[in-house]
Amino acid sequence: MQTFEKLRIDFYNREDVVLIAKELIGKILVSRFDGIETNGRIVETEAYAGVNDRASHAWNGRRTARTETMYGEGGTTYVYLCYGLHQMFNVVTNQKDTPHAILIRALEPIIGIDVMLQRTGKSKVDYTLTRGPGNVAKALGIFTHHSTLSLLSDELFIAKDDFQLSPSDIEATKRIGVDYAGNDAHLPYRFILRNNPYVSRQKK
DNA sequence: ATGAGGATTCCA
DNA sequence: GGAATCCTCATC
Repeated sequence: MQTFEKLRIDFYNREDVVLIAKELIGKILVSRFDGIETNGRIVETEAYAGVNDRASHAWNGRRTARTETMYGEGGTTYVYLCYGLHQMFNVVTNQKDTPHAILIRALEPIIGIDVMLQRTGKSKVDYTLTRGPGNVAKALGIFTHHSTLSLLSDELFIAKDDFQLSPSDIEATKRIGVDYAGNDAHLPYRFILRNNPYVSRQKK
């Protein structure tokens, strides 16, 4: 019998955001806005490790209206606008006052592909449908007004199923687009499902 | 009040 | 390689 189980608060509340980012590979991200379900398997994530991580919006304790949700409880969302047009969907982890977050960078779409096509304005299904963080949010209908939402809700959550993967199926690399972060730009905080065609390409 | 820049994407 | 596009945040 196929299992499909929503992840609970104790998955998100843990201290090691890098481990959680790794464990999110293979899980299923589900949105059910207005009763319309879309979902996909997570194949690429990036950990942002809070106040000591130069690449994080919370680096050095930076705390603003936009990033406030990262300082809240784990198991919530942080969604922000990038370049004025792309919604970036993040999972907030750890406890209150520890601003850890994980950017979901790519999915392998499973349910609701026709809806994803409508939302993204694409005319045909290809690997770019849910490749890259901007496309992930667009395909699942996630916008900045969904920031601070609980991932224990029925509208937006992450689930595990029977999907099996071995440790060697997951590869760690440096994060994308964080060259401004000095030495922290080289940290192996990006995780991908090896050889999955939906994974975005590492820039050189 | 102002302006620089961004955890990106798409097209030429 | 370059534009799109606009909010956020540090600084003035």
